[in-house]
Amino acid sequence: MVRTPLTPWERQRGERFGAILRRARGDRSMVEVAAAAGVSAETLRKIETGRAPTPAFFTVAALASALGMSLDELAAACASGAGDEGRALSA
Amino acid sequence: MVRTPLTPWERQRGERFGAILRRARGDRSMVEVAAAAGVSAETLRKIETGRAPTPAFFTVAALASALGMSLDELAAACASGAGDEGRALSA
DNA sequence: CCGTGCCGTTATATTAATACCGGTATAAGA
DNA sequence: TCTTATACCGGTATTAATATAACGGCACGG
Repeated sequence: MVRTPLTPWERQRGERFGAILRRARGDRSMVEVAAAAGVSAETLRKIETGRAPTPAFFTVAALASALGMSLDELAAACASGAGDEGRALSA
Repeated sequence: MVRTPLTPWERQRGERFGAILRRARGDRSMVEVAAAAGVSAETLRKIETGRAPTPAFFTVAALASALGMSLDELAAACASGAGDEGRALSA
């Protein structure tokens, strides 16, 4: 009953996700993008650094809108590259 | 202070969001779609009924994939119908 | 009539997301 | 040098997401 703790694979996915957002942000400041998306700068920072590996959907949607990105390409980008190889061994 | 409670507007958005997913599910069962997406049926139910108004991004991505929907159109669909006031997203 | 199974719901438990605060470091500018 | 702005980090507080478990409804078959 218990909200399974995030797996290492999920955390790595979060890191890739954050890296993608950081690249997309370019030279714009965190506070500017965060304000444009309507989220706090701390939240954006945690997402970018991978410390919030599974952010809320609408948070991501707002950030993608502020960054001019497609949600589908965003999901595809962080899924590719680790979708199947990193989580094979669990036992 | 911390983690601002969800506004009524956000909850209504969650209800619209869930209704869209429920329509997209059609006559398929909750358990089937949830299993296809890799989430628990209870989670899908809460999202569909609006009791989980701000689901995680990757949860939504998995559900959209299982339902054959685009994330962008999904976000746009639940934004339309309430996006009349200049409203910054949060949470 | 009574199990058996499936589905949706309700209740509970635990983790994680979000926000705020203070502090540190670095670089640019007055 | 001092100030300012940005980014990063740690901790704390509170709410919400998610999973598990238990509950009732509804079919079907014995």
